[in-house]
Amino acid sequence: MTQATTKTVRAGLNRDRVLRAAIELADREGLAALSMRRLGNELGVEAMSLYNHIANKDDMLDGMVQTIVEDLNARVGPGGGADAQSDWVTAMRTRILTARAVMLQHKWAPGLIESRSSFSPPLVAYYEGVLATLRAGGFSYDLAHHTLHALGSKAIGFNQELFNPVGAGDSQPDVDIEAMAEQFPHLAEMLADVVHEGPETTIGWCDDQTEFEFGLDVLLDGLERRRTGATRRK
Amino acid sequence: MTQATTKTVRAGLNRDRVLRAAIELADREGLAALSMRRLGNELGVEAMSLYNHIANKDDMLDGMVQTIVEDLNARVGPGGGADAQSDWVTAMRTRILTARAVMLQHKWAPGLIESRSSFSPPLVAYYEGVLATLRAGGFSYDLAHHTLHALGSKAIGFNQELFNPVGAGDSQPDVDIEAMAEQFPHLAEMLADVVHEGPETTIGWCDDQTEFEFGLDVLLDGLERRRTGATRRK
DNA sequence: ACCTGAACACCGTTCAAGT
DNA sequence: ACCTGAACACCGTTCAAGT
Repeated sequence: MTQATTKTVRAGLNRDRVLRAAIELADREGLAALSMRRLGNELGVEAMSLYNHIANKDDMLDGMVQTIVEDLNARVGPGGGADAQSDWVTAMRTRILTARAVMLQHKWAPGLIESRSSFSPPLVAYYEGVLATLRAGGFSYDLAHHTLHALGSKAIGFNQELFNPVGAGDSQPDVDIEAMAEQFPHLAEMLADVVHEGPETTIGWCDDQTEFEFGLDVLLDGLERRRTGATRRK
Repeated sequence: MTQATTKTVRAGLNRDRVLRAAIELADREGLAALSMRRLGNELGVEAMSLYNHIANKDDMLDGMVQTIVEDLNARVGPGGGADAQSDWVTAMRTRILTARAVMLQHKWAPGLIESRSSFSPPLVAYYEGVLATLRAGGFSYDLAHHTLHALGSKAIGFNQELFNPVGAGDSQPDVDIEAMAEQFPHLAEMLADVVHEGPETTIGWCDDQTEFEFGLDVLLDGLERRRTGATRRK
């Protein structure tokens, strides 16, 4: 065996390697730090070399999302199995919370998924699984369709929230609760009433696990009621 | 009256004028087209002049959101009035659909609101109104707090959806439904089953009015059931 | 087939200089 | 007090040239 040359250490650059490195860099330093020059540097190569493996930066960002969702699909499977037939709520809940776990590992992914309209095959495959689960649970296509819309980004494990309870340690602990009480009496009273001691496992703002699951369960309950016809709202 | 000089035509540049012009430019050509040089051009001034009225671009983006939400607050009022006391669901529904109408006029706003953590006074004031409405409707602070999380960005009128039904005219009408049926049988069947003829009044993707209201109503129904104790889920 | 270096057309922003 | 012009340190990307 001639074993090639030792310079293979630096070689082997291909699309997948580029995408994995980009994902790792974004995980580590955020999406803003992901420039072509910076990524090239990370891979020991000039920025322009990357263009041999990706079409352009947009293509790279799409590829990053695609890679992550492929990994997610491998974890959740095709959906619509026996578990969904006997209890679609639990099956859906498990699927969505798995997606959420993946998104928590790549906090830049939700923003990226939302900001680009590209609906790649892995993303379609994920939603096919959601739909298969709904159908196994007895949903009509019409109600399943509404459900996909109602779940929105929650179906794939994230929830962009806006309400960021002040004092949650995030660089603004000096909230003037006195002055706030005058202008925003209800918010001030709520903050005094509700103790927020949850861990910092958030996507974006104050979207912690408990709150995510609360919102998800309200939706799932409401959808189940509509499926069984318990809600006859015109 | 000396009436000053006629050069006042171009003068009068101030923070509000800059923000209004930025909003108008973003409405017209999208957020990507909003560069400092471009905006300066629009106002008949060098880009660097803008820095006399705003601290930097981030400050300007914050100001744009702030301006819009101030206008929204003027339209919806403080919340928690007699209407909320007699029927909080309808009061909330009206408030949220008004917010949605504003967001539809400034389609770049949702993305901007989500992407920055700045929680400006007008935004806090809007949520104070949401909370006041919930309290008037008989919510405990604890349930109201969960509700704010559960509503998420829906509370202020938008909903980032991911499911973008192909064939909705949006530059990808050439979907190979044959090939799709093999890989994604449920999605293909649903598309065949559900006719999507809604107007193009969407924020982002396929988030049209009907679907937005469906998801909102599922949530409001579920929340009302929790408020009255109809749902006793541990 | 893959990588490089220089260059282009853009950014946001600083700074010294004008009035 | 407000505006300007040149400059700086970045972008993504093109292109001709190397091996």
